[in-house]
Amino acid sequence: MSTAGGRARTEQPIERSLHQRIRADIEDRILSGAWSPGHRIPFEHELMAQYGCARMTVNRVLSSLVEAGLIERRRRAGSFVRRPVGQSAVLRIPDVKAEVLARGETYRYELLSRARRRATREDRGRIAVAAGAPVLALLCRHVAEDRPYALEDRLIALDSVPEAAAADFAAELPGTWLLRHVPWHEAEHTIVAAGADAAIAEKLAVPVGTACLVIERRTWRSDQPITAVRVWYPGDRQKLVARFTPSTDAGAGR
Amino acid sequence: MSTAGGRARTEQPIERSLHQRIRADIEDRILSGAWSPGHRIPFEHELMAQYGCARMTVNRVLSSLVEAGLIERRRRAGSFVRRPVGQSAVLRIPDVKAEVLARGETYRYELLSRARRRATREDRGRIAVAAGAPVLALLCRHVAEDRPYALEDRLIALDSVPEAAAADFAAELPGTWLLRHVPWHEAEHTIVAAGADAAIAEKLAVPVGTACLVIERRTWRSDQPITAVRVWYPGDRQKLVARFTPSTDAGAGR
DNA sequence: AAGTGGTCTAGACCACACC
DNA sequence: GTGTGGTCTAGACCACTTA
Repeated sequence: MSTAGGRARTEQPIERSLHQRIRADIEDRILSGAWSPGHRIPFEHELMAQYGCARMTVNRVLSSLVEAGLIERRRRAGSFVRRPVGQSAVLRIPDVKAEVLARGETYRYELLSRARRRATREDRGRIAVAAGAPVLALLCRHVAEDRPYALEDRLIALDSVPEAAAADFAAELPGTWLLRHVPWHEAEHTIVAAGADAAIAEKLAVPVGTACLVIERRTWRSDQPITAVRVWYPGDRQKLVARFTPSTDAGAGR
Repeated sequence: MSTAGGRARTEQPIERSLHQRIRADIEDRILSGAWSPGHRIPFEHELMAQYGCARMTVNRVLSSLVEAGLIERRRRAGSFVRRPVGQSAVLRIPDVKAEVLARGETYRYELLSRARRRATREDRGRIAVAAGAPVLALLCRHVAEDRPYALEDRLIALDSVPEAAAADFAAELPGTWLLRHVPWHEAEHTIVAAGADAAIAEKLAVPVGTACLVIERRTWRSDQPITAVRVWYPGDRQKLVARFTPSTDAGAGR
């Protein structure tokens, strides 16, 4: 072909380059959940046909998705949507259950309370749902070796995740349940230190005023709020580690 | 050329592909400081000549370095090493001074103590220097509106940063000074909540036992320890925010 | 054996910025 | 204008994996 490079520009003169458009298409389908983890995305030759472009172009897109950690590729098999990693490679938010079990301690989880209600003013400060939208409020306690380990105060937006209303959160950790039902969401963590007030202290079986690490995580999926959770860890027992290399934050790298 | 694709494999049969090798070369030079921020890296045609490869290959490498946030590229001008961003795009470690000034409050900084010594056992637990290696120990207080705001307890490895011995840390924040002298380092943050003990409480002018957010940052440059700093924030006054999108953690993305 | 991804080439046109 | 990066092509060889 003689008009090699100019083609894409000529055909999509609006804004994005072809590979950006392809990447956005695939990324949207993954992040929206249309292609859930494990889904095989089209082969390179299929994408070539679909977008009418060279293999190098789709290959470049798929490679960048690998770097971003969104997909994995296996020869002869194809390219697959990855299961989202813990939360992030950089900030290791502790998976309480896994860590406790890893230390060889017993782990138990208790659902202290569960309430379905229309979002109160305070709820709406934590999770950006519409006024009066239904939410599920959960209070859970993680117990290691029969000692309270962490307290989890969670709201779930039922408009976004209606199936949560019927889930049995006494049997399955809300976090685990949500990860199975709503993979690939965006998250924001806020981390503060606070002294335990009377109510918290009692449930954690620590003195009032004990310094706690409070991690609040709010998650969305394409601008729809999913959940807001506030976890109280007695401070000396839990720490967060975040590690940054200037480059290679996300992915395979080298 | 007839033996198109096989070339790199044939010439570097050991392990890495050509573009990985080129990327590693450039990345090492940036992270080691050989090419400091602002440095213009070779033009694509120069790299082509140097590695004897096609332009597409070096272009791919440079594009990935842009995505990783290591370089920026300007048409007609060239490609340049970027200045490292604050700390990380994901975890916003507060720049105390900037935040205080942004609120329109007065800011002051006090160097409470400065000592040059051979690393003690405790020092070596914080910063992995050799036994007896010289370290600079600083204790600083950040003051907003004449109220103590945060306490900074820092060690600097003088073997790695000998110029620090002569720096005037009463005049310039150690963090700022280090960023100017040692850009592009690897960092690890550990975040815990702790109650202020008597010494800390007195210097922060808060009651003993006040819940504080303690952020410890340790930084290296190619496995050489640079500094270890522990910052105490009275808990209610400071919070950390970390935001993750599953994809596009690092870079330009979209 | 066949089909997938991994990598590379040699060339092309374009946009853009600076001269 | 001139030279940089931005993008794309059409084809190639290879390695690996699975059938």
